[in-house]
Amino acid sequence: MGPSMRDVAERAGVSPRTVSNVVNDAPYVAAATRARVEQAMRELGFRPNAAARSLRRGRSGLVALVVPEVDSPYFSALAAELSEVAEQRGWTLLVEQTHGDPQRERRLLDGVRAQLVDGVVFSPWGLGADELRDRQDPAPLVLLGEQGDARVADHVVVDNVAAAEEATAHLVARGRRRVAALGARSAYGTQTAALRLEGWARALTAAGLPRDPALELPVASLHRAAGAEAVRALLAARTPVDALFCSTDELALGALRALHEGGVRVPEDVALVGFDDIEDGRYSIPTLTTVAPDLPAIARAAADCLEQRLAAGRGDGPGGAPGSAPPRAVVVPHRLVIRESSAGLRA
Amino acid sequence: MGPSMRDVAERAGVSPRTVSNVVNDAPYVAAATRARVEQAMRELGFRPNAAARSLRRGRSGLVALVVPEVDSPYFSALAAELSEVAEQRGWTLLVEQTHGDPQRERRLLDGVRAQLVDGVVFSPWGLGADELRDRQDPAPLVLLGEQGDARVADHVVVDNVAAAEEATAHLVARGRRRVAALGARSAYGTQTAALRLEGWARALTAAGLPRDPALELPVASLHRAAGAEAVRALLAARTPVDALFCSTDELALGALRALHEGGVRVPEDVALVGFDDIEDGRYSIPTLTTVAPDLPAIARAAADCLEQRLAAGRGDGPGGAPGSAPPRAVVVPHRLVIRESSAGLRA
DNA sequence: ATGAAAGCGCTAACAA
DNA sequence: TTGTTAGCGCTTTCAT
Repeated sequence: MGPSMRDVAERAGVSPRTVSNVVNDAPYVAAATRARVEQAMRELGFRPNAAARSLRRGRSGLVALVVPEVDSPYFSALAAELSEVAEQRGWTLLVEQTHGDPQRERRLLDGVRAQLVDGVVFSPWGLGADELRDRQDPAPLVLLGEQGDARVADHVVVDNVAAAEEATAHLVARGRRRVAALGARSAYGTQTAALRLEGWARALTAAGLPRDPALELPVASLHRAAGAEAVRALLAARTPVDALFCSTDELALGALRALHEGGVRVPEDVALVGFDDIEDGRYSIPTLTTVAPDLPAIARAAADCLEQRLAAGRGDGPGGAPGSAPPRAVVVPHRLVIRESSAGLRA
Repeated sequence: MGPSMRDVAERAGVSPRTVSNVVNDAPYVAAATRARVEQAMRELGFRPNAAARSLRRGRSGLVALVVPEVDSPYFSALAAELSEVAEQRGWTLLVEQTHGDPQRERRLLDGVRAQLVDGVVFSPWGLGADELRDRQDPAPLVLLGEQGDARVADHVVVDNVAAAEEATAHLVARGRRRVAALGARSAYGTQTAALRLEGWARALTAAGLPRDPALELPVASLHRAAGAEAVRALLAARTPVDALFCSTDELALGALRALHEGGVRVPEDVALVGFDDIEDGRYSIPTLTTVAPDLPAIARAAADCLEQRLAAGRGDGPGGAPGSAPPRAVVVPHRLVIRESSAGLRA
């Protein structure tokens, strides 16, 4: 099992206590002693045992990110961001994927590995507010995305309604009159899809345009394939459309492909906007107009929430653990990035 | 800190030993006793403490995946695969990114969080075979990608030379004569870039084509931006070229964009093949011909290697820990997926 | 089928 | 400035 502190202590002729002090570079260690201990550690190849440390300290330094899919461009970008933030704060990140499966979500929520992680950042798809509320695990939880009005836990969001409205308004301002909403309804995404649809509807209303149900295109998933399929159906139905508001960039890229195959030009015949600002959309042909959430801000906000809860739980701050501060909602900024897919003749 | 087994034991009127038996569903537990214990656990909201368990068992159930970037399409797809495999085997996956930074790689290699993980799957960019060899951590290591002939640890690879040769030969078979190699040299990637370049060179030689240094295009990174930049330079230099072998799909997608901007048609004027078979390449316009490594097989092979080492270390298998089995090299299959970017007039 | 008790490696209160 | 010691929660050998 490798050398322990006691082994090091013996070799250096000191007590375990001193070794511990050296390892955690506490004050009050004589330079000579420290040198001897470090020497002994090197000779023995000593590595502190994380399990023992966690057990003793009651904290592991582990934080879990639970997302539907780690290989979607959006979530992997999020994971990368959070990974950086975690690194900066001395945390180690553990990533789990749920595929939006409620059962899996429930299991992970109730202790990724029970009592292993100090906190959880969770992006739910399958679970609603009620189920989120009565989880067992005491570790602080930060939710990504809305959960209706119910404040179950701290959560970090972008203003989906406003963002979708902006994006749609942009299309209307470019002279488009038949703006379909792709991803209006989906099997997953809980609130998010609905909120983006609402933003779309508001923009139409504001522009005095009718809300045609034929323009609300449901999707089976949020992947490119689903976007392509929905657009193929749209083309087959010959529904007249001159713009597409897509609730994710992945859907938009699938749509782009299907439009291309259908001989429809983008943006000349149909303009396109997406949501998420994934890397791909910056290189697609044409490049994708999109809503860019401030990802670093999301990661930072999530980490801040956790950090506060951890500090409170520790009893450092006022309040203490039980009956602690009410759930916070952090709204993170976004911006509309205009690219080729919505460049029109009219300014 | 939450209820412990002792608390549960007291409430159920049994000893901690019995609670432990119930939790680990050992045999020899009377149905009635089990029911009482489970009842008590539910009432108290008992969750076994992972740290204590790891300490006692000397095993945490944690496995780390260390990659350069978690948000690159290739590595995130890999992470998703490995995450599934880990789940199946009852492991929890921990993901770390290094950005190819040698210092960070070294640190992670020497115990992601010392003695925390049972095994490490590592995709090195910055570190060479020598540095990999003398790491401190005793946890089993599986390397992804070649490390020259030096067998430092188990490793899982695709046959990069053969794959690159196939891909290039395909271009030649389509009648292309001036096939450039994009990503021939890069700051990162250790062996991999060199091996793919060698495959490219072999195909040219086999076809009796000259190897023109002007056709070896170095890149600053493996991102789309670098691919685009390299191609812009190529176009500016007016180097005649009728095909591009790109050592990754991301580079190919960047190249596609730059060619498009330069008014060069793909595949009519310039044919393109990539490497990795990332999702984007299946929807790009045109879709991307590419080498598809068998990702599930890679994840499985990596997990198998770890599992064997873990079993050996435990003393289950013959051999025991020290002087254990020599490093294994697993070669995983790949295939060339032909799509629009290399569809030519000639079959 | 269950209990008693030791100990995994570390930290921290108390002593010196 | 350093030593002594108890104990974090769990598993497991030895008894019964």
